[in-house]
This record gives sequence, C-alpha cells and structure tokens, in this order.
Amino acid sequence: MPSLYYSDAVCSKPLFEQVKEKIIDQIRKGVWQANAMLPNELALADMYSVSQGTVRRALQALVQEGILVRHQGRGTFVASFRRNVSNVKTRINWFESDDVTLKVGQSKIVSFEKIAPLGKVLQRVGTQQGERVFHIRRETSWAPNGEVVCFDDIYLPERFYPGLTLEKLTSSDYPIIYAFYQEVYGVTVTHMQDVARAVLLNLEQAQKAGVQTPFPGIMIQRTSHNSYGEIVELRFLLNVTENQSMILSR
Amino acid sequence: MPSLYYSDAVCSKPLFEQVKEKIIDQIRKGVWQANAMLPNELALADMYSVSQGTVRRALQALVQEGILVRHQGRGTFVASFRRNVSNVKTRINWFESDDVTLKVGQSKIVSFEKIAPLGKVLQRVGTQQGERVFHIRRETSWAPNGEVVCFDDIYLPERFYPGLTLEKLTSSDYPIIYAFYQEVYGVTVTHMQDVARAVLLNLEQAQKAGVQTPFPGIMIQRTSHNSYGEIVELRFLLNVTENQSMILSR
DNA sequence: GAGTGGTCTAGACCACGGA
DNA sequence: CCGTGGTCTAGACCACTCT
Repeated sequence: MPSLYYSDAVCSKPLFEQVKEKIIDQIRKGVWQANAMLPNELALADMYSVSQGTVRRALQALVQEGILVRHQGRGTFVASFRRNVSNVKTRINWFESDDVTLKVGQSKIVSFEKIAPLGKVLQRVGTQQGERVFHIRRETSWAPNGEVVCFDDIYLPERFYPGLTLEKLTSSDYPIIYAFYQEVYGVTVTHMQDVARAVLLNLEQAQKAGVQTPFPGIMIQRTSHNSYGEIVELRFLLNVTENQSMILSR
Repeated sequence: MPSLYYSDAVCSKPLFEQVKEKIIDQIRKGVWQANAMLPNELALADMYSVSQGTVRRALQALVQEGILVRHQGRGTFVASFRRNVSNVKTRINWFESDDVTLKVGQSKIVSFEKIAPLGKVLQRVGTQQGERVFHIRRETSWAPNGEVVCFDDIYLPERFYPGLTLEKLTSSDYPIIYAFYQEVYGVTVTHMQDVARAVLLNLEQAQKAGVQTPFPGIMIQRTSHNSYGEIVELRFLLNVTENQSMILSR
C-alpha cells in the first residue's frame, strides 16, 4: 500500500504530524478527557488510515510534550495534573529546600478578591470589555507557621473561572492549583512562560520571611496558556532564597 | 533474520541504547572528533549488526541530547560549540536584554590568576593533591564601557587546562568560552548544573552596574561536567536584572 | 490468556545537498 | 547525478498488566 505522505501533494506536513494534531483536537474537543484511555495503536492506525508505526511516532511525540502518558501493558492515557505533575512542557516549580528532609512546602491562601484589572501588567491577561479578574494571594512556607519563602499573587480572568469563590478553592485538597483549574473548570494549562528578576523585599515581606531589610528575592512573572494560546493565569511568585534555592538544571 | 535483542539474554538493554553508547564511546575516544562526519546509516547498521531503523533511533536520540547534528542530504556530524551552541543539554545563557535592539553582550576579562583552591565552595571542583585552579573574572555589559550586567567568576582545575595563560584566552575570538575549552583543550562540556539565589550587590558591583545600593541580583552557581562526569568548570554568575531579565521558559 | 505498549527488521519512496 | 537523511509501511516477537 503506497503511503499517503507522497500522494497527498496538498498537505506538506508529515503524516505523523497530522495524526498528532488530530489527536490534540480530540482532546481539545473533550472527546478524550483527562485520564481517559485512548484506543490502542492499531485502532488509531485504522481510524487515521496510517500504519501502526506512524501512530506510534505521533503518540511518542505527544508523550514527550507531556500531553499523553503511556504504560506498557495498560494503555495510552490523557495526562492530568493530579496524576502527572509534569503535564506542562515547562517546569512548575523552580525551587527546592536546602534541607533535604523538608519536602513539600505548605501553601496558605491569605486573600481572595474579585477586582477590575489595573496596571500595565494586568493588561497582559487580555480581559474583555468590563471583565474582572480574581486575585488570589498565597504564602508558602516549609513548616506550618514558619517563615514565608514564597509570596504568590495569582490573577485569573473571570471568563475562564465563572463563579469562583474562596470556598471552592479551599473546599478540596489539590496537589497543585493547576489540578484545581483542570478538574473544576476544565482549564488545562499546556504552556507557561516564566520570566525572573531580582527584587528587594518590602518591610512586610521581610518580616514574614524572618529576615532583615534590605533583603533580596527572585520575582518570577508567569503567564500560563491553554492549548488555544489564551492566557488563563497571570502570576507573580516572589521567592526568598533563604532556606531554598532555585534549581535551573541538574 | 531474528533480532539480537531477544536472543541476547545477558544484555538487558535495548539494542538502540547499546548502539548509542558505542557511538558515544567513539566520540570520547576521539575517533570521531568535533565537526567530524559519521558513516551513513547503512554503514553504521552494518558496523553494529543492527537494522537501519535501530541506528536511526540511536542517532536521533543523540541529536536530541545535543551530541550529534544531522542535515538531510549532507550527513551526520559530531556537534561542536562553535557551530552549534545548543551542544549542551542545559541552557548556557538564561538572560536576555529587555531592549530587543541589543543582541549580544560584550564580555571582558578583568582578572586572571592561578591560585590554590580555597573555601568550601571551591572544594567542589575535586582538585587533586596540591593542584591549583585558574581563576578568571569577567564582566559583561550590553554596550562597550556600559553598565555591567553580569559579574562572572570562573574556576578551572589545572589538570584539564595545562599551561593556560591570559594570552591564550584573549588571542583568539571564541563565540562562547565553551568553544575555547573544546578547541584548545579538547574539553567538551556535556552537562551543567545551575543553581540560583538572590543576593545583594556590594558597593563595587553596584558602582560598576550603575545602580544605588542596596540593589538585588541573581547569583547562579554553575558546575560543568564532561562526558565522564568530571567537573571541568565551576562558575559564579552574578546577574543584575536592571536592563535584562531571566528567561526561564517561553 | 488476552490485550497493551516496546523493540526490531526489511524494504520502499521522497526531499535535500553537493559535485 | 549520487549519496545523504526523512518518512512510511507491514509484519514480527517480546515484556508488561490485568482478569
């Protein structure tokens, strides 16, 4: 059987790329939701009229992009934040405690409000006419009531999270906030852009962090996108590198 | 022809992994040096008694790791720093000018000395009995004689760079210092570990950077390894995020 | 045992680059 | 023109997981 790749003069893209896009489309449409199992390789090959090898290549690429997860003997699944934190192409957390015995930091919501987006930076979220944004402020520390190591300001455009309340946020326990977006609002972050700058802590921050001013920190501005490229989260993470450090590569 | 993969009970590793390691060995031994062209796929398949597809898979993995470069119609080549800056798995430069018209920063060597390694941090380089290290201090700015945006302290164990002098360093023009290591001393950095912390600039640094104290910066400690895992470079990069920012992902 | 993904082969045709 | 890598197919066997 001759390959479609050559006969189809109109479509310049390789077949496995086309298969990739078709699979992504199914996920975007919600035909295959988070944690759902996909048909097996031969079934997919039949669906898209390509060979098993071509399907395999498309699937492997999607695994590498963090969109799918495969288990030998079990099947191919749509990745979810709850079961697979490395869903996103880029890293979610850059910081690690210097003390190896401390593993996960405690995150606490200290403020929640619905506001009109202000300032040049907030215009990044591309809100529509009159749309508001939710502003969540969190503080992270390694131990309960310990020194704060991360000040986290999250801005969420209302249209992606209709009816969001503090109760919804705190009612359930989510390993990371991206699992909340995904499971409660069907918002899957597929890509994020992180830009960092050095800053000085203000007095309140220094006090909460248990350090003397002047004290430096690393401010990360994060812009999170869904698979359509829309901005679904704008976030400012101010990290104090007092008992933690930023792991860029290892 | 049955595959060796199943019949060879001793070796549990997949064939393409074994081929990968054999190719890396040839590069380490210097049989194939930087920029050298490898035999074509069928020749390699014959050499290692595997199919063309298996060789292809090994080669593609090595391309992804930045060890090889392939060009359709030309051949497969050993990656070099001069021609291919993305040789290393991890990123070499995290910073970008905020001003898009400025592209590449000017780097200037301000001090060069051979010293006995001191301090806890320098013990990281794992020097041998009585061995010394070269200490190179560089300063980077976007414009000639402009404000310094990066203070760069490089420590090189003597045994990897015998007879290194300031003249050798400045005699030729290298796009990045890793090309110098590779071309002059045959030291190829294959992996680097970067850890960042926020710091305060001292008075001298603030003056050179053209800012008022207190001023924060991002200090990156870099440990660079060759393919045997030996530490061939220890580096401290203090970056001022005044006219530049740290791009973590895009 | 049935079904899944993981590895491997042999062979085909196409696209690109340089002599 | 020839040699290179890039894509694709059809089919084989193995290893893993669950029932």
